[in-house]
Amino acid sequence: MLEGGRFSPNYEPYIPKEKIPGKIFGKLNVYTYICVLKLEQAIKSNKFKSEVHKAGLNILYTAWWLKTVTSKELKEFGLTHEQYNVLRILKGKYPEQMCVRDIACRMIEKSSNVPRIIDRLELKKLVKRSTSILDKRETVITITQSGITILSATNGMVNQLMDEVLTIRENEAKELNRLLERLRSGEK
Amino acid sequence: MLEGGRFSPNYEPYIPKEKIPGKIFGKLNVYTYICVLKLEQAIKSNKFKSEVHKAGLNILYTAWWLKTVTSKELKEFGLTHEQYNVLRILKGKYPEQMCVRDIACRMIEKSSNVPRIIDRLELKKLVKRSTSILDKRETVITITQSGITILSATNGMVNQLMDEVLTIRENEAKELNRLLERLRSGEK
DNA sequence: AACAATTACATGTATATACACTGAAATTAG
DNA sequence: CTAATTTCAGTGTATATACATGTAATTGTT
Repeated sequence: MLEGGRFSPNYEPYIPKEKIPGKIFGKLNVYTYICVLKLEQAIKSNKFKSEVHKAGLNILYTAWWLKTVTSKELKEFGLTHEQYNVLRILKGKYPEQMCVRDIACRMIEKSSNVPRIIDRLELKKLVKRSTSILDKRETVITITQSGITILSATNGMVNQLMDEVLTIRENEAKELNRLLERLRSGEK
Repeated sequence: MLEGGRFSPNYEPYIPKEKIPGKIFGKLNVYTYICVLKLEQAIKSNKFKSEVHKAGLNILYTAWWLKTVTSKELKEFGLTHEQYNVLRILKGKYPEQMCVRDIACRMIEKSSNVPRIIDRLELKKLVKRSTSILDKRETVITITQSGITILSATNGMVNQLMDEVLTIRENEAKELNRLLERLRSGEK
């Protein structure tokens, strides 16, 4: 038995750490490592209708990979991806307060249920919620001092992780950004 | 009041359909349309640490956008994104059966709880589950005729939607795929 | 001023995700 | 062979997602 856990959860085949091909960036759990793979290897398929369809799947897979790598590290700080996102948005406007809708508009995943994410942040005393005086329908939220402290530690970790994990040069990244926006542009 | 619903759910600002800038590809609900925006507009931020960090966010946003556009259409067929993914994987091996682990390994989002997705597909009689004779730990799954019927209709829709929504040329898509794999490659 | 339309946020439900843990079966090591 | 190890599928819990609906406040219209 290895370091105090179990094998093969989430139905990943068990591969001893030292035998994993490619670079290991984090771990899903004690035994399943997130490693770098080509799309074909990652989803065990090489039948794509076209390069365009493959790109769609590649984007979905890369996003999943990126989220998994980072959320593993965020857990060390007791935060989920979405809670981190909300804190980051609040910090961006600090010391201003923000209403729920303003936060929602700035989130990467728009349909996140911001009120419930705020519930959990409030429980941990990382944010404070109160009703707006100007418009009583609005709930205004501020990040607390303790929220700022946790966020800055987390930010440092996330930035460092991104630099380590996203192995691409600035000019390549620029081209990637151009292509992603081209893909969403609606212009053939 | 417009076509029989409510305004501004999910905290998106209400924009009348005709005033939405750019191309509309689907709707989140009756009043919130998914439209094409630059990342800066989409998350209302233009402070990125670098093009590399921006690329990370751009990938996450594009994946969310793509999932939202397609899952809206999948709903017409009574399927979720993950249920569709599992059916597609089963069809790929049909008439062979597959065990749960094999399906999980081929999924784009690896940590999806395949047994529970199969539970729901089984309830809808789109798949059949039985214990393997060769290895009694394994559950083997087959897609039913009714599953195949639904899947082929769904596949047609999804392929058409991808061609419409992913506005990028084959050679650009090829470059995009190269950059995404470069980004995950672990090699600076 | 009265009333309808709109907006803000919250809540409820079904499904999905992340991950720890369980029991049974199969495999491997001694 | 027996015992330990490993694997497979499933379950449980907390959180998140997608979306419909509810309540109260505000704005617009007449």
